[in-house]
Amino acid sequence: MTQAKTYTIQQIAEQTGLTRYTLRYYEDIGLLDSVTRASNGHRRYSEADLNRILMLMRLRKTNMSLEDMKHFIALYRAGSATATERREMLEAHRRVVTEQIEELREIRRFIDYKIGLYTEEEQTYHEQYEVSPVG
Amino acid sequence: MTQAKTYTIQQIAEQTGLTRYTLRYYEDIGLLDSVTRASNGHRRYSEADLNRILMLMRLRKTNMSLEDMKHFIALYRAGSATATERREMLEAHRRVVTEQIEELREIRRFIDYKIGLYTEEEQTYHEQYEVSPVG
DNA sequence: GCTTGACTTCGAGTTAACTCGAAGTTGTAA
DNA sequence: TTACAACTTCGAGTTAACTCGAAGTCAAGC
Repeated sequence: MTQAKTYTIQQIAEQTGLTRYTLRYYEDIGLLDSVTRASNGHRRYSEADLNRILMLMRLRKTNMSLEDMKHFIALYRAGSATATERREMLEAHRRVVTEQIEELREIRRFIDYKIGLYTEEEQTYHEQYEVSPVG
Repeated sequence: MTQAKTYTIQQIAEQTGLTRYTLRYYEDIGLLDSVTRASNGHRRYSEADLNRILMLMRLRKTNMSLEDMKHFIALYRAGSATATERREMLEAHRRVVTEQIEELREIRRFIDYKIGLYTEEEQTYHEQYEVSPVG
């Protein structure tokens, strides 16, 4: 049986951009299933651990709280979760992400409108009469 | 001279979804120029105040910190800021928003990939051999 | 004139998410 | 065999962003 590749906490930190403090913290609060240890007690992350961390980072970027991430993961891995349930979770989260994209697009449209005020011919007009400095 | 419409803190809270605590907090830390008061000391928000708050909420949704929002607003209203500088600020922030949209899209693509694993014919295969429960 | 409700200020408390350091262990290199 | 770097645990500290409550004011209704 060939040995699967493993990574030290330092290597994972470098690859993910998370600090070693954060990596230990995530494990402490139960976001990672216990990482295996070398004989000296040092953590040895597996490829699966790394993938899990990358997934956590993705969820984080969609503004999911650590608490919700715990639920997500717990449900996801639960024996109880059928393929259908898992797919439904993914689809639900997809909708959340899509909503966020839509919100950001709307904000971008607003920014474009504001930029428009500064690039039109009648720039001086807008500058002079715009009531709110930022509204 | 006709009186401009004003709003109580309660009305602003209702319209924006922020709590009255948050509204006072934002004013305290200098995100709003001092809101005018009625003779009894109660806040009376102007249309411009409301617009400013709506803008703050938009910036917040793009993950800008309150500290950065202060800088943004300070620069934005500073007499020193020319029309050009303001437009550049808006354009810079537009790029930030666009990056975030791109990130979210990438995450959505990943979710789609994961969903794909559950909807393909060989679903069983994937379920059985997928190493990480969430990766 | 008294109650009620919506406000006011100010300081303190809370929550989420890290972030850090002290004290100890271990493996390698000089 | 000694120095050093990279870890370990555990508890405490920090930061951002609220969130709250106590004590007081004020206008309107009964």
